[in-house]
Amino acid sequence: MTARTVAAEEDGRGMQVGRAQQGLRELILAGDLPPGKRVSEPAMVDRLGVSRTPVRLALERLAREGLVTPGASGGFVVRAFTAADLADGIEVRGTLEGLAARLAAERRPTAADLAPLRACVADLDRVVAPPTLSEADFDAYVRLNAFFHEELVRLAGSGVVARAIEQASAQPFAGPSAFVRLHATEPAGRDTLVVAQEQHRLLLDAITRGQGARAEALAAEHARVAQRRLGAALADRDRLDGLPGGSLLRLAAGKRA
Amino acid sequence: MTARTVAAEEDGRGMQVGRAQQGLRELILAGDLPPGKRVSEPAMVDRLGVSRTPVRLALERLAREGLVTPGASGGFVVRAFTAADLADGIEVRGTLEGLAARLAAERRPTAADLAPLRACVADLDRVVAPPTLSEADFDAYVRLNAFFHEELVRLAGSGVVARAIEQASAQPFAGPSAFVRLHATEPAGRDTLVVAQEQHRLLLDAITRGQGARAEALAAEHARVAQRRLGAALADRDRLDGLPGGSLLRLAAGKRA
DNA sequence: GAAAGCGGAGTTGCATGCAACTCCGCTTTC
DNA sequence: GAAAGCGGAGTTGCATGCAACTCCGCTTTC
Repeated sequence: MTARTVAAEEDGRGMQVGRAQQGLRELILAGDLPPGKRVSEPAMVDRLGVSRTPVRLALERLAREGLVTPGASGGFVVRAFTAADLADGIEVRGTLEGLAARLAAERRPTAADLAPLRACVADLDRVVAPPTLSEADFDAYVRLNAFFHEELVRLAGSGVVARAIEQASAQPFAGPSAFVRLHATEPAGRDTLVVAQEQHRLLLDAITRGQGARAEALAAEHARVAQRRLGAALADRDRLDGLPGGSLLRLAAGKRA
Repeated sequence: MTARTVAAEEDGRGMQVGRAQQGLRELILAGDLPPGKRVSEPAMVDRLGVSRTPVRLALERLAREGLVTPGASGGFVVRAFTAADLADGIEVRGTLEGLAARLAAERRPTAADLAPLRACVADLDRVVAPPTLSEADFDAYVRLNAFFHEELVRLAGSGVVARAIEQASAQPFAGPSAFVRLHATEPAGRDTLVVAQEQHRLLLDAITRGQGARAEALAAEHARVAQRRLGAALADRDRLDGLPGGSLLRLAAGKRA
C-alpha cells in the first residue's frame, strides 16, 4: 500500500516501473540488499509484486542513478561507496550549483524573478532565529533548504544544467539536505544551520547584484558544509548506519574525506 | 554487419541492447528520426533487427543520455535542442573538467603520473607545428585531444567525477572534439587548434605545479573554445546540418550562444 | 457544409516463455 | 584426504503474447 501510494507519482504510465524503482531504492538504502550483492530479478519479482520486465527497467534506471552497477557476468550488483565517492559526489553537486549560481547572477534577474528566493531566505531566517531548535524546526529547515536549491536552479534558466544537478544530487548523500537530519540531535546542530543560512543570504545577495564569480564561489563553498558534515558522520559510524544508505558505505578504502 | 561490428564493444551480454542503442543513436544523429518525432518501437524492430525488449532498454538508456525524452502519453520522443541547450551542455562539461583539473592539481601527481599527459601534449605540439595541416593532421589532433581529456579525468582520480563528465559529454556537441572537424576545411582552422593546444600546455603546467585554481580556470576556459566554435557553426546552418546531430538543433528559441 | 463522434489501426506497458549461461555444491577419482 | 570435474538449480537476455489505450481519419448527423 505504501509502495502504491509512492508509485502514484507517475499515475498510469510507468506505474509498475515506478513501483519497482522506488521499492528497489528503499531495499538498497535500507541495507536490505547489501553492497556487492547481486540483485536477483526473480527475488525482486517476489518482493515487489511486479514482473521481471519492470524490475529490469528499474534496475537500468538505478544503474544510471548510481545505486547499482552492471555485474561482471550479467545482471546488476548493489554498488558500494567509499568515503571518497561520497565526498566527490558532494563536490560535483557543489561545482554544478556554483555554475547555476553564476548563470543566475549573470542573467541579472529582476526583483520579480528573485521574489521566491528572497521569501525563502526570509523564512529560513525565521526558522533558525530561536536560540534552540525543535525537531519541527529542523524539518522546516530541510523543506525550505530544498526549495532554496530548487529556486537557485530555476533562476539559472537552463534545463541542461538542471538535469546535470538532478543527476548529481541523486547519488546517496550528495543531495543538499542529506546530512541536515544527522545534526538535529546534536547540541551544535543549530550553529551548522546558522552558518549555512548565512551562506544562503550571501548567495542571494551575490545573485541580486549580478556578481557571478562570487555567487559561484559561495555556492561551491556552501556545498562544502555537507563535506564537513560527512566527515563528522564518518567519525561516528553508528550514527551513519542509522541513515538510509549508510550501509552502502565501505570504509575500507579512500579516507579522503 | 556494420552494426554487428559496433555492437561487439559489448561482446556476449547486452549484445542486442548495444546494437539497438547504437543503431538508434545513428538514426537520430543522422536526422533519420526528426526531433519531436515519436520513436515507434515496432518500426525500430524492423529497422534494427532486434525485438522490442532491447529496443525499449536502449530507449531508456538514450533517455538518460538526453537524445530522447519520455513522451506525454507513453513512449519516447526524439529530443530537440536549442542553441542555448548546446551552449549549456558545453558549459557543464567545461565546469566539470575544471573540477577534474583542480583535483588533479591538488593531488600533486608524480612525474610518472603525468608522463602520459606530457607525452600527449608533446605529440599535439608536433601535430599543430606545420604551417598548414592536412586532413590526417586534424584526425590525429582529434585522437590526441580525446586522449588528453581522458588523461585529465584519470588524473583527477575520481570515478564519481569521471561518471559525471562522461554523462555531460554524451550530449550532442558537448564532447571535447565535437567541433574540431567543422574547422578542418577552414583557412583559420589551424589557428583554432594552436590556441587550444596552448591551453593544453598551460593546463599541464598548472597541474604539474599543483596550481588547482589556475588549472580549474584554464579547463573551463578551454571548453569555451567549443562555445566559440558553436557560435560560428550556428552562423552557418548548412555546415552544421552536415554534422551528425545537426538536425536536432531547433534554432527558433534561445539564441543565447 | 461543418462539427461531432465513432471505429480501427497502431502503440505502449507489462507478463511470461525459452534457450544459453553461470555458479555452487557434491560426487568421484586418484 | 584433497583436488578435479560434473550436474543441476538458478539466473540472465531476448522474444513474444496480450490487454488497455491513443490517435487519426472517416462517416454520420444536424
